Amino acid sequence: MAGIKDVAAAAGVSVATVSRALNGHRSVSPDTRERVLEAVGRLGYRPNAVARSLRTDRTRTLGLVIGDVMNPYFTELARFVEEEARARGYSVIIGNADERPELQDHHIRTLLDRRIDGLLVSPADGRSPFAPGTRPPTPPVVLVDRWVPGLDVTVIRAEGASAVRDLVRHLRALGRRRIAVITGPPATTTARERVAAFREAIAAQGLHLPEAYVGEGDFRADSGRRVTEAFLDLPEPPEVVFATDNLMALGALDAIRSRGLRVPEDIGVAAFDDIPWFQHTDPPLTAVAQPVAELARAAVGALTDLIEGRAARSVTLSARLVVRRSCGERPAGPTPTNGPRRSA
Amino acid sequence: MAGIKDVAAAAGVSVATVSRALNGHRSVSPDTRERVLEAVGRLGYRPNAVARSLRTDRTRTLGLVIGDVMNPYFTELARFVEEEARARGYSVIIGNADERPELQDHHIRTLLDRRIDGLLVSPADGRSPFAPGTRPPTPPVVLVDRWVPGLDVTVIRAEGASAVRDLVRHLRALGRRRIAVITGPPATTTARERVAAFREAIAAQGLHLPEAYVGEGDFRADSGRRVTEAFLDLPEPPEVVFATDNLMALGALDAIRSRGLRVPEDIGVAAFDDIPWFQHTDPPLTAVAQPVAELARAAVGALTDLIEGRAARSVTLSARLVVRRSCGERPAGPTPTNGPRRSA
DNA sequence: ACCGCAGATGAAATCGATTACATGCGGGTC
DNA sequence: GACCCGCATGTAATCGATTTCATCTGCGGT
Repeated sequence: MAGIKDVAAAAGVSVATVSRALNGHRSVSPDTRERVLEAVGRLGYRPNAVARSLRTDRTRTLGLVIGDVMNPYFTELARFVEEEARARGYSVIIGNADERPELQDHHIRTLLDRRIDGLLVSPADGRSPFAPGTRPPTPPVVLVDRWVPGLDVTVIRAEGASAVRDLVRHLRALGRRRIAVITGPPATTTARERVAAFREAIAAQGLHLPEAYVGEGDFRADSGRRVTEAFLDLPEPPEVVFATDNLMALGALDAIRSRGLRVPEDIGVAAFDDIPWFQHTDPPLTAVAQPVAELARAAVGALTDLIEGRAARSVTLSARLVVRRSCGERPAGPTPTNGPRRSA
Repeated sequence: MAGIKDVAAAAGVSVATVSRALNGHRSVSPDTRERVLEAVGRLGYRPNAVARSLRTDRTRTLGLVIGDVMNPYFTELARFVEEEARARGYSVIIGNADERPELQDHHIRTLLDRRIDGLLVSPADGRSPFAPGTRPPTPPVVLVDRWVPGLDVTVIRAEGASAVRDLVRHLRALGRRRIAVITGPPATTTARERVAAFREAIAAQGLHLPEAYVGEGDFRADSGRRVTEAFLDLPEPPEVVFATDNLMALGALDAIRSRGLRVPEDIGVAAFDDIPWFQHTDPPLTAVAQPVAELARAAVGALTDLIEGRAARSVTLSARLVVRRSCGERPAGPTPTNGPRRSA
């Protein structure tokens, strides 16, 4: 493979000049630059990013560690993160934690070893993702979506409380009062927040939430099914199941169907995290939608700010309720609470 | 950040010895090794992968370039590829081509610049993914799923022809004779193959395929909707729509529902590429399933073989038909053609 | 007592780029 | 005409590891 030396030889200049010509330095005569570029083209030379990184101590690479690639929410997040990073001249290496803390640690360690310039994490559990032994996480870190309580780093997330309030109000308006919730692993902030928001909203509507209506899942479809089955076995089953994650909502849907019940006639379903698929389920699912693209953009923006020495503040965007048909038909007339609303 | 020199100083040995101790060389006295390891632990030293790669000319990294991350088939493929690679001590960098050839080229270039040890590609179009200027693709390359006709590289894929035959036979057994197909971009081998297999299967069953029953999509949901709408507008609409990709199947489902038609009573739907979501749609979708995990394993296996100097042969696994309910109820009695079948 | 060999270690070259410093040269200023 | 400045370029140090080659030590064989 042709190296910078070959180019230098071919162009009859020194390696320093080649480097300067390629990095757009002033003080390289147009004539020389021309010759260098010609040689580069002729040899098909491409600079070795490894060598360059060693010298400059910058990899122009961001690490992104997410809870689960197979979760469409994260897939979408990853996609937008890469897009925004690319626009800013960075590559992204994705680490899939598969919701396993030790795998998350593995990826973070690997990414740090590769000297990525910055790290974006959506922590799988409540522990600091910087295991002991990982000294001051050298590169800047930004947390997305999920965060870690005592950890003082920039966090980019969406608040869902008001959308959850909207959801409960919407359900109430449809005449549904017995609402059950499937929570995520209590170790994640998102799970705790969503349940808290839900409890509050229930109380605000003057409704009651028996403990039997709170079931713990793990952000996977199977757990949604399991928990929903328990709900259906209750002497007084709920009228709506609210899953705090999209995969668990799917599981809920399965459990309900396998009992021969109909959605929304017999029981309603709602989910946190809206994903393209929800338009295609039958019935289309009512969900709380996070502004994923904006989250991704804000996160990459904050991270690159930190990398390039600027300050970065935490940002909280707002989620919104997307009403579809899985909780029952909307009563006639305009419903002021669920039009598309811009996030902050 | 602590470097190997600091460790050497702390342990009272030379950098060479530290390196040897860490890389498990023989001829390092147990005593010295001990001291080195202690110093490493105390300083929290982690070797700089960039420097190491520069010297050894190996990054222990694989590149994976796929058509579209948001397509669950590829997401799953990526997930298994990473898993298998990790088991073999490699990391994976994913490049999302978004079905755009120029973006694919961008990713391949970037990956080569980073001196990945090997490249896994599922080419977005029929062109060689090695644009002019990219001289002999230095690292070994393996194509997965999709391939490029004149290009002589190892290909790991699944043949769907027999499963498509099974599908058509199945449809026929359910009494459906007018079957339409939504194809992918003709530039991809997979699209061409699938249609060819379908035409053959139709002929083998003595059925007829009018050209109006062949619509071209682009592997995205929207195109599925558009093409299906055209089918439904036909004076004699098809009894079944076969989408040669999962996303387009979703689009088809939407188009059908928005006309108020029922699946499978009014019209059946089948898809190529089975994904977990298809169990949760209503009705669950009948699909041709590729052995994704096996494909991923075989691909990574072949690639690491090449990287480590061994030979690698192309492999063709076989897809199988998964019958669900989207094309009509199975007639009573055992249907021999659709039990779970192992791939080759 | 001497030779040779193996084991343990260190000094220094090396990978391919960037960049601080040095050099040479031409032109403007007084 | 001497001086200085800045442009264009080259020489060589540098980044942090691995690895070749050299050195040293001790021990067994004769």
